[in-house]
Amino acid sequence: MDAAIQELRRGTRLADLLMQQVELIPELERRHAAVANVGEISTAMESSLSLLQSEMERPPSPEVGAVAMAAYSSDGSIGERNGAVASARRVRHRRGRDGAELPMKEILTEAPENDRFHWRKYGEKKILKAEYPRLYYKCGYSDDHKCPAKKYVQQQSNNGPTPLFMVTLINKHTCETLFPDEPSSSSTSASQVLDFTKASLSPPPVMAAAAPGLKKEEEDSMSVSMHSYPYDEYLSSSFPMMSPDGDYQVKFSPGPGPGW
DNA sequence: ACGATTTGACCTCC
DNA sequence: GGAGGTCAAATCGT
Repeated sequence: MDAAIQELRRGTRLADLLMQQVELIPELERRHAAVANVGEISTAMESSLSLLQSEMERPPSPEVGAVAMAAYSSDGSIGERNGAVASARRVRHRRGRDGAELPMKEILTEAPENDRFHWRKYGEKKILKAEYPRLYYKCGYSDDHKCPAKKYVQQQSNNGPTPLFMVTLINKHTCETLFPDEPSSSSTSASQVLDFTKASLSPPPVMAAAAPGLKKEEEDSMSVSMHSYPYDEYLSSSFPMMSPDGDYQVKFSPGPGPGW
């Protein structure tokens, strides 16, 4: 949490700096568009910051309090980041057909969509004791490029204003078919790589209206990472919108990427 | 017409 | 046998 807050503060400072720079753009139209975009970045940073700060002031809840930074390497060791404590819960490793452990990583995030990869949904399953179904995605190039990357997305029950999603990433991408990391000229041209606003990821209407209560995590759930990219080395390689030095870029692709 | 999603059936593991 | 994961035919959206 502390590390995330530090990163957000750094992001806010950088956004201020960027604002000063874009105000020097001579073309009126471009300057207005850029100022508007940077303003939105600042707003997002500040609201995230205040969310996190209010979260830290609250007594830990069973759900959010379990959130910790943890990276699972293939040998089952747990890596820690910035002093965050990885909760020592029972870990059930997923295994392939040959019994070998699969490289995997779990992330708790509010935005499971922005990873610049092309995913294809192949299943959805109601999970025991889970309020929302688990959604199954594989790399959109799993057939073409034999890319083994998969991810499972499960919305967590929560009382907060924004839903949280548990994202489980399995296997690294071998396809390299990323969407290009080019700057978006205006906030209105954005179109998401993967649209998670579809009904399948939103709370069922009745659930959404009923403000779902807190529920204990699944017995065999693993410790998780609160999002705020970057996560760690694993994600630096499988989620390349995050540079290894700690910066991260939110990418809204204005159009189809290479290979489309 | 084609690609993406949905969803019940089937498979595998514990 | 039950739960989670995957398949694949049907359906949907463009």
